[in-house]
Amino acid sequence: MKTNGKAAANKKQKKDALLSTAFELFTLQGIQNTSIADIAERAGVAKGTFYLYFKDKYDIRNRLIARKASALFAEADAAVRREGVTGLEDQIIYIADFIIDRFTTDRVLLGFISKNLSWGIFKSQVLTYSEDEEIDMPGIIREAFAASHLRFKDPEVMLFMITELLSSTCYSAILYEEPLPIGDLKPYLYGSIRAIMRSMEVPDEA
Amino acid sequence: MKTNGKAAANKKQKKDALLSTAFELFTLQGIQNTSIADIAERAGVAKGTFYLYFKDKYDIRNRLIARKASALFAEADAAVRREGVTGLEDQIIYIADFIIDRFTTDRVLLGFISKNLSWGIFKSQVLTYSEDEEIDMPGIIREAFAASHLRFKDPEVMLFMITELLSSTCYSAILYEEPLPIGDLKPYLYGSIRAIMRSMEVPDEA
Amino acid sequence: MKTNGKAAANKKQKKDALLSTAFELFTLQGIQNTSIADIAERAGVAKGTFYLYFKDKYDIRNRLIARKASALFAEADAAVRREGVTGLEDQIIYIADFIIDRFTTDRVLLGFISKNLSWGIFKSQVLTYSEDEEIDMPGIIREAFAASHLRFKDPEVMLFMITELLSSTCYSAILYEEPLPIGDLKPYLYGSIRAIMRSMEVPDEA
Amino acid sequence: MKTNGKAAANKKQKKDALLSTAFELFTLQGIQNTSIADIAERAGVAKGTFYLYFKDKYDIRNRLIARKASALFAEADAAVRREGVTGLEDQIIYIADFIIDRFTTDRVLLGFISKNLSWGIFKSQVLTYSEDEEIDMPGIIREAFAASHLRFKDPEVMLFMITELLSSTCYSAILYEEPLPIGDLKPYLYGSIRAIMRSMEVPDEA
DNA sequence: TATGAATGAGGGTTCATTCAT
DNA sequence: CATGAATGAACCCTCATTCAT
Repeated sequence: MKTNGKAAANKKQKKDALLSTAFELFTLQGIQNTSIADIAERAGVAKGTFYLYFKDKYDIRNRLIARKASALFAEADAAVRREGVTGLEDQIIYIADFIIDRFTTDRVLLGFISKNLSWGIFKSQVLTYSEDEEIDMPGIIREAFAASHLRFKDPEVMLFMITELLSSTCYSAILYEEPLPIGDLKPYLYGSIRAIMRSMEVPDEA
Repeated sequence: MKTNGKAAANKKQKKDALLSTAFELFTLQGIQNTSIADIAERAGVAKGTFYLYFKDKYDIRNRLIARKASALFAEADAAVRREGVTGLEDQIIYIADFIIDRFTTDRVLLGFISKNLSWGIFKSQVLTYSEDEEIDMPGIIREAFAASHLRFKDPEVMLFMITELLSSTCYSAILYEEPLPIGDLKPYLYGSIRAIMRSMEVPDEA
Repeated sequence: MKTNGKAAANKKQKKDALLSTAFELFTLQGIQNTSIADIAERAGVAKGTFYLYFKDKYDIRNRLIARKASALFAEADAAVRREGVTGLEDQIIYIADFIIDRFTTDRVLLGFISKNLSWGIFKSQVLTYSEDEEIDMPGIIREAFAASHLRFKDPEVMLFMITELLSSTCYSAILYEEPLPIGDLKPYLYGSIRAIMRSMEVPDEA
Repeated sequence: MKTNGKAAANKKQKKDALLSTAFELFTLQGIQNTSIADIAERAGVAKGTFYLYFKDKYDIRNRLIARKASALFAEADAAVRREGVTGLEDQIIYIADFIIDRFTTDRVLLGFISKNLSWGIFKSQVLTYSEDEEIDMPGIIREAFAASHLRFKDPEVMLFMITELLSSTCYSAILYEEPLPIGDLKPYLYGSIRAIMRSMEVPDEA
């Protein structure tokens, strides 16, 4: 072992402090208006220390997005299981609804990750950022699709389109109530999601 | 006379020079990396002159987005008429295809406006920015819907969802070929668009 | 006549507009934070026009100080006459009190002229600035001293000292209540003024 | 150890360099005409370094005034002791004379602190600025008054008035010889100071 | 590993002044 | 006389990054 347990724990603690402080400041005052000095000071470490853990401000932002997006999906997934929702279509709607509700109550999270939701989940780069994450998003998805009797032409593409539709419309609806408040938009949105799924469904070969 | 013709023309010329230079630099090197000094210098005016016409960098960016988005839609609309495309669904698909093709060949435009496409077209603020624009987007849309025998639950919401789906998916597909190259994504995307439309269609009352 | 009446009146009007606007802005937001553009715009004239009447911001400020200081003294003098205050010492105390009361209710005036009170009244440069003023301060003072049976070693110096003492102490007392609120300072101040006068009094030779 | 000795000494040196350079430039060319860039460059540090030690130009000015005013008084006080001047009235006149003489030979100092002399000595804010100063002005004054058999109604107010009278009159007399050259003004001024003191004296209760 | 003083390029913005109209 | 668009020098201040300790 290269580093003993104590030192490693200390390192992890510093890194976590920087990450959570960065998230706090990014959402509180915007990324542009947050300096590395701000983050370091509030995290209780020296400015130079920041560079021991992250390349720059955008490095830490990307890691945060990946982290938060994964966590959000994991929560939604857990809720689906807990509630015993069955049927792939209903499961997906349930997840969408879960995410929208979370965004509605946590606009700070909405502003931070919604525009990068699918990136945070599907994009391959994410892997680079999630060495320390334990959530296997693609695996979970694959499982869910396998468990269903429904078959789709290209499940990943379908999910990508749904995710993009969900995140970009709810951003505008929640924050600006444009073109409708989120409550009014939901039926149309869920209708559209179901429509997309059905348009990509293929008969079960079994 | 408060402003004679010569001076007014001169002003318009300066403003246009600033706008087109800004677009050039924003797309060439990014907004963050473009300074007002850059814009002014390259436009051949003094730095202070910039502030006679625009509040700041984001003011000029917003005006540019509104301008470019309007122009793109106007072009697409003209093409629909020129080609004599009939049927609202086909018209919308045609416009989507037109826009995607344009984005595919002009990635610089894609990077600049795709994330703000629906904003550039629907949002009310736009009006503030388009004193000098002559395109009446909402009017054109209303007309097209009136001319069709199809009726929709909430046409504006439907268009908003389609626009968001289109712009956010094609950004990823064109620039990163994720989750598929744009050519492969198209059939799914158009299928989804048609599905959304049909899900929001209501029987013609006539 | 070089200028006809109408044009001359127009000029005077513009100049007055600039003067009063400048005073308003100087006192409202400070001289440093007031630009010539501000003054011109709010006065309803073009920026270039400012330079037809004044050399720069400090030119207009000096003219204003002279104007306001003269006017204040003239008012105090008129009040002395109206009230029929007799006796030079009492007259001077009355004037001091009048000025302090004015400063107390009009802190904006205090901030603007108190530090330049004696300059505004005695300094020779003033003459340059008061072509258009009609108040002959030195003349009024000379008269008052002649009318009194008291004689002083050097009346002008005495007045200068009193004016400086008055203006510099009341600035601090009124604005910051340091070292005492103006109400509490008054007895000491008037006592000191009387003490100074008596220390410079010489027996009447008559 | 958070800061080792070497680094601390280096810091103090930089701060002092900035302070003395600022004083030099402020007096040489005026505060308005001195930019922070000027100060930093001439002090041999980078522009950004200025902001490590001072908030802005007015921060450094205030600290300088407090510093210089304190030092001047301390010198005058030392001279009083050295010369063995006795009697509170004579001591104060001696200090006044010392200060005037210093101002006469050092007009640069006059221009810089005279208008803020009492502020520099009495105002409570000063304390904020003088963490690194060792002169306890209020303490020295209290002692001197206690040592005297004279008693005054309100010693601090008296000193405040004397200081204001002294500084505002000598500014005009030294720089512009208005209304009299300082040499000719002195007798009147000292006479006035003594008059003020006597007017505020109360019989010793002992 | 950790620090934090020092850097200095570079950004946005203001504004007195000019001058062609 | 009057205008106001244009100028461009100058300013303040921030901040990512380095490096000696």
